[in-house]
Amino acid sequence: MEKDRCAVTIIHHDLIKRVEDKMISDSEAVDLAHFFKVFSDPTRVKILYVLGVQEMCVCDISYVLDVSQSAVSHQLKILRQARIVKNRRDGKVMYYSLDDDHIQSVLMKGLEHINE
Amino acid sequence: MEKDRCAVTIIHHDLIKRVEDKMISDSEAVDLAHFFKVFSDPTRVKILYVLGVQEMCVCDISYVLDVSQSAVSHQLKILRQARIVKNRRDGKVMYYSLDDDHIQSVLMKGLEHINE
DNA sequence: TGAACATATGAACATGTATTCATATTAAGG
DNA sequence: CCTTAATATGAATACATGTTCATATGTTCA
Repeated sequence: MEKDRCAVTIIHHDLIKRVEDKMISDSEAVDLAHFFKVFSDPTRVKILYVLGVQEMCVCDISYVLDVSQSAVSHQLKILRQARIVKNRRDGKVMYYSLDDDHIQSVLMKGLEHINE
Repeated sequence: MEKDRCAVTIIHHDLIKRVEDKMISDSEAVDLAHFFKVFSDPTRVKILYVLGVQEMCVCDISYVLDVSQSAVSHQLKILRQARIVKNRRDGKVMYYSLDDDHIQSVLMKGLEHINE
Protein backbone atom coordinates (compact mmCIF):
# COMPACT_ATOMS: atom_id res chain seq x y z
CA MET A 1 0.00 0.00 0.00
CA GLU A 2 1.77 3.14 -1.17
CA LYS A 3 1.48 6.33 0.82
CA ASP A 4 1.47 8.50 -2.31
CA ARG A 5 -1.74 7.35 -3.87
CA CYS A 6 -3.03 10.89 -3.65
CA ALA A 7 0.24 12.70 -3.17
CA VAL A 8 -0.17 15.03 -6.10
CA THR A 9 -3.75 15.88 -5.44
CA ILE A 10 -4.20 15.87 -1.69
CA ILE A 11 -6.43 18.74 -0.75
CA HIS A 12 -5.39 19.75 2.74
CA HIS A 13 -1.78 19.23 3.78
CA ASP A 14 -2.22 21.33 6.88
CA LEU A 15 -5.29 19.43 8.06
CA ILE A 16 -3.57 16.13 7.44
CA LYS A 17 -0.68 17.19 9.62
CA ARG A 18 -3.09 18.12 12.40
CA VAL A 19 -4.90 14.80 12.21
CA GLU A 20 -1.70 12.75 12.02
CA ASP A 21 -0.55 14.31 15.28
CA LYS A 22 -3.73 13.27 17.08
CA MET A 23 -4.06 9.89 15.35
CA ILE A 24 -4.67 6.83 17.49
CA SER A 25 -2.27 3.93 17.03
CA ASP A 26 -3.06 0.79 15.08
CA SER A 27 -3.17 -1.28 18.23
CA GLU A 28 -5.50 1.16 19.96
CA ALA A 29 -7.84 1.05 16.98
CA VAL A 30 -7.74 -2.75 16.99
CA ASP A 31 -8.39 -2.93 20.74
CA LEU A 32 -11.23 -0.47 20.50
CA ALA A 33 -12.80 -2.37 17.60
CA HIS A 34 -12.47 -5.60 19.60
CA PHE A 35 -14.17 -4.01 22.55
CA PHE A 36 -17.13 -2.75 20.54
CA LYS A 37 -17.40 -6.01 18.63
CA VAL A 38 -18.57 -7.56 21.88
CA PHE A 39 -21.68 -5.38 21.72
CA SER A 40 -22.30 -6.06 18.04
CA ASP A 41 -24.39 -9.21 18.41
CA PRO A 42 -28.05 -9.18 19.58
CA THR A 43 -27.61 -12.26 21.77
CA ARG A 44 -24.64 -10.74 23.55
CA VAL A 45 -26.46 -7.42 23.92
CA LYS A 46 -29.35 -9.22 25.59
CA ILE A 47 -27.04 -11.18 27.86
CA LEU A 48 -25.29 -8.01 28.95
CA TYR A 49 -28.61 -6.30 29.42
CA VAL A 50 -30.02 -8.96 31.76
CA LEU A 51 -26.76 -9.21 33.65
CA GLY A 52 -27.10 -5.47 34.14
CA VAL A 53 -30.28 -6.18 36.05
CA GLN A 54 -28.79 -8.93 38.18
CA GLU A 55 -26.38 -11.81 38.37
CA MET A 56 -27.74 -14.90 36.59
CA CYS A 57 -26.82 -18.51 35.87
CA VAL A 58 -26.45 -19.98 32.38
CA CYS A 59 -29.73 -21.88 32.48
CA ASP A 60 -31.68 -18.80 33.55
CA ILE A 61 -30.14 -16.71 30.79
CA SER A 62 -30.89 -19.43 28.26
CA TYR A 63 -34.51 -19.49 29.39
CA VAL A 64 -35.07 -15.74 29.50
CA LEU A 65 -33.48 -15.12 26.10
CA ASP A 66 -34.93 -18.24 24.50
CA VAL A 67 -31.51 -19.21 23.17
CA SER A 68 -29.98 -22.69 23.47
CA GLN A 69 -27.76 -23.43 26.46
CA SER A 70 -24.87 -24.12 24.12
CA ALA A 71 -25.21 -20.83 22.27
CA VAL A 72 -25.37 -18.92 25.55
CA SER A 73 -22.33 -20.73 26.85
CA HIS A 74 -20.35 -19.95 23.71
CA GLN A 75 -21.25 -16.27 23.94
CA LEU A 76 -20.41 -16.17 27.64
CA LYS A 77 -16.99 -17.52 26.79
CA ILE A 78 -16.45 -14.61 24.41
CA LEU A 79 -17.62 -12.17 27.07
CA ARG A 80 -15.36 -13.77 29.66
CA GLN A 81 -12.32 -13.62 27.41
CA ALA A 82 -13.03 -9.95 26.75
CA ARG A 83 -13.15 -9.48 30.54
CA ILE A 84 -16.61 -8.02 30.25
CA VAL A 85 -18.33 -10.53 32.48
CA LYS A 86 -17.07 -12.49 35.46
CA ASN A 87 -18.35 -15.75 36.90
CA ARG A 88 -18.48 -17.64 40.16
CA ARG A 89 -19.39 -21.24 40.75
CA ASP A 90 -21.88 -22.39 43.36
CA GLY A 91 -22.05 -26.16 43.19
CA LYS A 92 -23.18 -27.18 39.76
CA VAL A 93 -24.39 -23.68 38.97
CA MET A 94 -22.22 -21.00 37.38
CA TYR A 95 -23.30 -17.43 38.02
CA TYR A 96 -22.37 -14.62 35.66
CA SER A 97 -22.32 -10.88 36.23
CA LEU A 98 -20.93 -7.74 34.61
CA ASP A 99 -17.28 -7.17 35.31
CA ASP A 100 -17.44 -3.40 35.80
CA ASP A 101 -19.73 -0.39 35.49
CA HIS A 102 -18.29 0.86 32.20
CA ILE A 103 -20.16 -1.88 30.43
CA GLN A 104 -23.60 -0.72 31.39
CA SER A 105 -22.73 2.91 30.75
CA VAL A 106 -21.60 2.03 27.22
CA LEU A 107 -24.83 0.10 26.65
CA MET A 108 -26.86 3.07 27.86
CA LYS A 109 -24.98 5.50 25.59
CA GLY A 110 -25.92 3.26 22.70
CA LEU A 111 -29.56 3.07 23.76
CA GLU A 112 -29.67 6.86 24.03
CA HIS A 113 -28.44 7.11 20.48
CA ILE A 114 -30.89 4.69 18.88
CA ASN A 115 -33.86 6.19 20.74
CA GLU A 116 -33.77 9.54 19.01
CA MET B 1 -36.75 -23.39 20.17
CA GLU B 2 -38.77 -24.61 23.18
CA LYS B 3 -39.18 -22.41 26.19
CA ASP B 4 -39.08 -25.38 28.60
CA ARG B 5 -35.55 -26.52 28.07
CA CYS B 6 -34.84 -25.86 31.74
CA ALA B 7 -38.38 -25.73 33.06
CA VAL B 8 -37.89 -28.39 35.69
CA THR B 9 -34.60 -27.16 36.95
CA ILE B 10 -34.69 -23.41 36.66
CA ILE B 11 -33.02 -21.95 39.68
CA HIS B 12 -34.63 -18.56 40.24
CA HIS B 13 -38.23 -18.10 39.15
CA ASP B 14 -38.48 -14.79 41.00
CA LEU B 15 -35.35 -13.36 39.41
CA ILE B 16 -36.47 -14.46 35.99
CA LYS B 17 -39.74 -12.62 36.44
CA ARG B 18 -37.90 -9.48 37.44
CA VAL B 19 -35.60 -9.67 34.41
CA GLU B 20 -38.41 -10.45 31.98
CA ASP B 21 -40.20 -7.28 33.07
CA LYS B 22 -37.17 -5.13 32.31
CA MET B 23 -36.12 -7.04 29.18
CA ILE B 24 -35.35 -5.06 26.05
CA SER B 25 -37.24 -6.05 22.90
CA ASP B 26 -35.76 -8.09 20.10
CA SER B 27 -35.76 -5.12 17.77
CA GLU B 28 -34.05 -2.90 20.32
CA ALA B 29 -31.35 -5.53 20.80
CA VAL B 30 -30.91 -5.82 17.05
CA ASP B 31 -30.74 -2.05 16.59
CA LEU B 32 -28.27 -1.70 19.42
CA ALA B 33 -26.09 -4.49 18.02
CA HIS B 34 -26.21 -2.83 14.59
CA PHE B 35 -25.15 0.45 16.10
CA PHE B 36 -22.17 -1.01 17.91
CA LYS B 37 -21.18 -3.13 14.91
CA VAL B 38 -20.25 0.12 13.22
CA PHE B 39 -17.48 0.57 15.79
CA SER B 40 -16.28 -3.01 15.55
CA ASP B 41 -13.84 -2.58 12.68
CA PRO B 42 -10.41 -0.91 13.07
CA THR B 43 -10.68 0.96 9.77
CA ARG B 44 -14.06 2.43 10.72
CA VAL B 45 -12.79 3.29 14.19
CA LYS B 46 -9.92 5.22 12.64
CA ILE B 47 -12.21 6.98 10.19
CA LEU B 48 -14.53 8.04 13.00
CA TYR B 49 -11.57 9.10 15.08
CA VAL B 50 -10.12 11.41 12.43
CA LEU B 51 -13.54 12.80 11.58
CA GLY B 52 -13.79 13.59 15.28
CA VAL B 53 -10.82 15.89 14.82
CA GLN B 54 -12.17 17.60 11.72
CA GLU B 55 -14.16 17.23 8.53
CA MET B 56 -12.17 15.46 5.82
CA CYS B 57 -12.46 14.35 2.21
CA VAL B 58 -12.14 10.76 1.02
CA CYS B 59 -8.67 11.19 -0.43
CA ASP B 60 -7.33 12.75 2.75
CA ILE B 61 -8.77 9.94 4.87
CA SER B 62 -7.32 7.36 2.52
CA TYR B 63 -3.91 8.99 2.81
CA VAL B 64 -3.91 9.43 6.59
CA LEU B 65 -5.08 5.89 7.31
CA ASP B 66 -3.03 4.30 4.53
CA VAL B 67 -6.06 2.44 3.25
CA SER B 68 -7.12 2.28 -0.41
CA GLN B 69 -9.60 4.85 -1.70
CA SER B 70 -12.04 2.08 -2.54
CA ALA B 71 -11.91 0.53 0.91
CA VAL B 72 -12.46 3.93 2.53
CA SER B 73 -15.36 4.65 0.23
CA HIS B 74 -17.00 1.32 1.04
CA GLN B 75 -16.66 1.93 4.76
CA LEU B 76 -17.98 5.47 4.43
CA LYS B 77 -21.03 4.04 2.73
CA ILE B 78 -21.66 1.82 5.75
CA LEU B 79 -21.20 4.79 8.08
CA ARG B 80 -23.53 6.92 5.97
CA GLN B 81 -26.24 4.26 5.92
CA ALA B 82 -25.98 3.98 9.69
CA ARG B 83 -26.41 7.78 9.84
CA ILE B 84 -23.20 8.09 11.76
CA VAL B 85 -21.45 10.36 9.29
CA LYS B 86 -22.81 12.96 6.94
CA ASN B 87 -21.31 14.36 3.75
CA ARG B 88 -21.35 17.45 1.62
CA ARG B 89 -20.05 17.92 -1.88
CA ASP B 90 -17.80 20.78 -2.93
CA GLY B 91 -17.12 20.37 -6.61
CA LYS B 92 -15.39 17.04 -7.16
CA VAL B 93 -14.56 16.71 -3.49
CA MET B 94 -16.84 15.01 -0.98
CA TYR B 95 -16.35 16.05 2.62
CA TYR B 96 -17.34 13.78 5.48
CA SER B 97 -17.98 14.60 9.13
CA LEU B 98 -19.58 13.02 12.19
CA ASP B 99 -23.34 13.23 12.20
CA ASP B 100 -23.76 14.03 15.90
CA ASP B 101 -21.91 14.27 19.19
CA HIS B 102 -23.06 10.92 20.56
CA ILE B 103 -20.61 9.23 18.24
CA GLN B 104 -17.52 10.75 19.75
CA SER B 105 -18.80 10.28 23.27
CA VAL B 106 -19.32 6.56 22.59
CA LEU B 107 -15.81 6.31 21.15
CA MET B 108 -14.40 8.03 24.23
CA LYS B 109 -16.28 5.72 26.60
CA GLY B 110 -14.65 2.83 24.78
CA LEU B 111 -11.20 4.37 24.96
CA GLU B 112 -11.66 4.95 28.69
CA HIS B 113 -12.44 1.29 29.12
CA ILE B 114 -9.47 -0.13 27.21
CA ASN B 115 -7.01 2.26 28.89
CA GLU B 116 -7.37 0.80 32.36
C1' DT C 1 -19.54 -45.31 42.50
C1' DG C 2 -23.01 -44.07 39.42
C1' DA C 3 -26.87 -41.36 37.87
C1' DA C 4 -28.51 -36.80 36.97
C1' DC C 5 -27.82 -32.10 36.20
C1' DA C 6 -25.31 -27.65 34.82
C1' DT C 7 -22.09 -26.03 31.96
C1' DA C 8 -18.33 -26.11 28.48
C1' DT C 9 -16.40 -27.13 24.13
C1' DG C 10 -14.93 -28.91 19.43
C1' DA C 11 -16.42 -29.58 14.71
C1' DA C 12 -19.38 -28.46 11.05
C1' DC C 13 -22.16 -25.39 8.61
C1' DA C 14 -24.20 -21.27 6.96
C1' DT C 15 -23.94 -16.51 6.87
C1' DG C 16 -21.72 -12.05 7.19
C1' DT C 17 -18.01 -8.89 6.03
C1' DA C 18 -13.63 -6.22 4.64
C1' DT C 19 -10.68 -5.71 0.99
C1' DT C 20 -9.27 -5.71 -3.89
C1' DC C 21 -9.96 -5.10 -8.70
C1' DA C 22 -12.16 -3.23 -12.43
C1' DT C 23 -15.20 0.05 -13.81
C1' DA C 24 -18.91 3.52 -13.39
C1' DT C 25 -20.38 8.15 -12.03
C1' DT C 26 -19.93 12.98 -11.25
C1' DA C 27 -17.77 17.46 -11.64
C1' DA C 28 -14.25 20.94 -13.25
C1' DG C 29 -11.40 23.00 -16.75
C1' DG C 30 -9.52 23.50 -21.06
C1' DC D 1 -17.03 17.85 -25.72
C1' DC D 2 -13.10 15.59 -23.88
C1' DT D 3 -9.86 14.73 -20.38
C1' DT D 4 -8.70 14.33 -15.82
C1' DA D 5 -9.61 14.03 -10.99
C1' DA D 6 -12.49 12.48 -7.00
C1' DT D 7 -15.52 9.32 -5.49
C1' DA D 8 -18.76 5.34 -5.76
C1' DT D 9 -19.96 0.70 -6.60
C1' DG D 10 -20.57 -4.30 -8.15
C1' DA D 11 -18.36 -8.76 -8.21
C1' DA D 12 -15.13 -11.83 -6.36
C1' DT D 13 -12.44 -13.56 -2.73
C1' DA D 14 -10.75 -14.70 1.74
C1' DC D 15 -11.78 -14.71 6.33
C1' DA D 16 -14.50 -14.14 10.57
C1' DT D 17 -18.49 -15.45 13.27
C1' DG D 18 -22.95 -17.45 15.44
C1' DT D 19 -25.55 -21.45 15.94
C1' DT D 20 -26.32 -26.37 16.20
C1' DC D 21 -25.15 -31.01 17.31
C1' DA D 22 -22.75 -34.24 19.79
C1' DT D 23 -20.08 -34.92 23.53
C1' DA D 24 -17.00 -33.81 27.40
C1' DT D 25 -16.25 -31.91 32.03
C1' DG D 26 -17.37 -31.02 36.61
C1' DT D 27 -20.48 -31.28 40.68
C1' DT D 28 -24.06 -33.13 43.73
C1' DC D 29 -26.45 -36.68 45.91
C1' DA D 30 -28.32 -41.21 46.59
